[in-house]
Amino acid sequence: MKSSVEPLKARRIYLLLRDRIVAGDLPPGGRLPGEPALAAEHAVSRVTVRRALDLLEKEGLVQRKPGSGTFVHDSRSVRPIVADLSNVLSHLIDMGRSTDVKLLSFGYVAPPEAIGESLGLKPGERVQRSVRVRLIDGEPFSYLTTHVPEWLGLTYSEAELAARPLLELIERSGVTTERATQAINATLAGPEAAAALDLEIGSPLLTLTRIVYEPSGRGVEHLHALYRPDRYSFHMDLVRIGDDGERRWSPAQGWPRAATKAKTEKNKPGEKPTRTPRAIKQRS
Amino acid sequence: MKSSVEPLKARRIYLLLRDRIVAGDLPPGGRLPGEPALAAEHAVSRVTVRRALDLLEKEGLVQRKPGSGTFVHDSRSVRPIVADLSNVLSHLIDMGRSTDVKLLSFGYVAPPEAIGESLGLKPGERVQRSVRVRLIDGEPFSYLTTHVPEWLGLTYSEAELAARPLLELIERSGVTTERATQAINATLAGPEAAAALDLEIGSPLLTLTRIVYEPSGRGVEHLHALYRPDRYSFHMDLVRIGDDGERRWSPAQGWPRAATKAKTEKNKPGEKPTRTPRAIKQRS
DNA sequence: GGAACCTGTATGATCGATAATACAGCTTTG
DNA sequence: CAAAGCTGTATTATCGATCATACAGGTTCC
Repeated sequence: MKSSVEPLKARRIYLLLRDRIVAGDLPPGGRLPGEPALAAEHAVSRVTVRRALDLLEKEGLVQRKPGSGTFVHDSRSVRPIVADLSNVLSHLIDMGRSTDVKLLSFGYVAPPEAIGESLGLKPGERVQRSVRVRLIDGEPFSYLTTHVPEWLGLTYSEAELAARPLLELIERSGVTTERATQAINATLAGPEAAAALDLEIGSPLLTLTRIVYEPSGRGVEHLHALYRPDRYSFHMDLVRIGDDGERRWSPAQGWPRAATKAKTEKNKPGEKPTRTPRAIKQRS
Repeated sequence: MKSSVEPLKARRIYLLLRDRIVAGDLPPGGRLPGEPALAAEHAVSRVTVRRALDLLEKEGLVQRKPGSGTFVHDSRSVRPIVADLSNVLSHLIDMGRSTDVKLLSFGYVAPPEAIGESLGLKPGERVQRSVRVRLIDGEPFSYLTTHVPEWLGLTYSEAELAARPLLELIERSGVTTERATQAINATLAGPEAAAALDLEIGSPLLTLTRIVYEPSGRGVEHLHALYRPDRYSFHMDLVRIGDDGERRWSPAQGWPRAATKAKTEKNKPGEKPTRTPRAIKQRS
């Protein structure tokens, strides 16, 4: 029975400070305790505190001013993209027109058992596997691994996949996409995803696994998406439906919210927070 | 400009193997390469590989058989709880009746600026802050931090909060909950959350931030929830509505899925995957 | 201007993680 | 049964992370 495996004290302090910052415990724009104070508080050396602050700075959560102090970055300049949940896919189609896509890998392989099973494939069937990275303003924010049955994948080319959203290509082939199931979860970045998303290994990631079915029940797309949480998150508005005994929340449909750009203003508390009425749906 | 800060080789290998396992690359029940082979493959010592495997084993992803090998854990015994998104809150109310809750902290404090603002409070107003942990089968799976305006919090006691779901208490007070907004994201476990959820610091967590409003627009509850991704995840079914130009996905409502217990069976590929028709809604 | 604070940087000592190696005990295979 | 492969365990050496300390230079405040 060995003692604890303490994975880096610097990381520990980094996480602790990060929590306090995102929780609003340390107000934006405020100065956080000096390095010597932090070192004493957490019983570590100043060098270690420094490395924790380095991580925070690299993440843009904190700004250092030599001689003055370290401050919580005021304008959260890198506001995450907001995906309305009731409408993720079409949202992605829109984004396919305003973001860049890098195709990292493309080929036909035998699928892992779990994926072949979820697509309802017979044992021998192969799939087209592709790995793509989506960039917004030149910065990567999602890492997409898709598996598509071979017969469907052959209806478009590698170049087309790099240029147009996959769902669009699938529909172009005549397949009707009728139903999908998806699951949202969290993981840590593995080596490939970390490299592609410009992150440290072990960074947190949002995951979305979606399987799209055509009306017959056949699976036509298996998507595994990894999102940088600082650049992407899922938002939704809920309204109450049913009453009393059967109370339940339901996503407010047809009400896609804008990216909540307000609130960057100082917006003195005491006034009701600004509410963004409607998103501007921009179509080309 | 310093060289790379490599946080633990063992962790790196752990993540790499974990990825391959959950991706189905290494099939469940299969044996993974021997420790010497892994050590050679990743150019590290066997001791390091061992520590990576220790992590996988502690997480239940892998099972070691001395003299034989290390195997991908077959039955994913600890199947995560599935929350249907269209219905999270009432789902939680139901769970409040079948799970344990531990109240870790309770008190009235001045809210962090961001939270006071989101609830629409005046500068001086205080809030009730509580931290709870939810357990299922004695195992913790969620870490909830809630902030409620003082006037509302005073309508129930600390003991009541530990026993009943917060939303129920809020409604009992006569407040009507009409609308809510929520965001889903991912982070790493900080020290407190890690301890409460029985995790290592730096483990990945699913986050849900929800603000509940009464009809007047006043915020009545600010919830920040952290979920263990191995024990909790969000699932939803989507259907296509609208056609062609305005294609969009919408959550399939009134169709709460069961916890998808099937698929534990071997379920030979080639047959259509079993689809669970309806959840059994159990009410007391 | 000067005192008190801060961040930036460097040093050598110390401790933990990793490497290299060896061996014990078990399982599988022939 | 014997050979080959595996996990479990131990030992010593090396390397990197952390510590304790010191000093340089900027900022803030009096």
